[in-house]
Amino acid sequence: MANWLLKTEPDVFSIDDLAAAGKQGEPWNGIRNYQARNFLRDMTPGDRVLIYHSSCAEPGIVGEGEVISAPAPDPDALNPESPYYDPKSSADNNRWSVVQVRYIRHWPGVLSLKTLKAMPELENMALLRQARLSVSPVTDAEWQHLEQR
DNA sequence: GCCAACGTTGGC
DNA sequence: GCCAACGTTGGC
Repeated sequence: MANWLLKTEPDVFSIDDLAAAGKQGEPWNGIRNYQARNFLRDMTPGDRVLIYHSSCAEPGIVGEGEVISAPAPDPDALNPESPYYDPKSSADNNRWSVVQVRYIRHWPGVLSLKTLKAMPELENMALLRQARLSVSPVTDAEWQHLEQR
């Protein structure tokens, strides 16, 4: 079992939207970065995910969800109508993947990026090490530090 | 809205 | 295969 962090822009899709989706969850689609996709492909049903709000007033961790499907080809990559359409993908060779994610809970308040940066235990956290990575791994130790915060 | 960081593309 | 140009992410 592994832990991950998923960035989302709350103006586009927030943790409240994920909560509203209920038990059946929501496809985490539109990942168009190879490194992020490779992490997606390592996901297993039951993995825990932190939900992180980016490009907003207070960027940070807002809650928690769960992976509820195995990785699958992302159908949006094949749909010319989709903003996530990728002309270089085909049914035979879809470059992109998607998993289904469901809401678990909000965390109390926003655990802000500023706070995360101030925690020495998180010095090596992938989120902080690498800007612009929308799917990243979280170690058990990191998760614990965050949860106890 | 600016711009740093960094990924991708394409000419050579 | 190199690397300049370009595009995108995301904090501020």
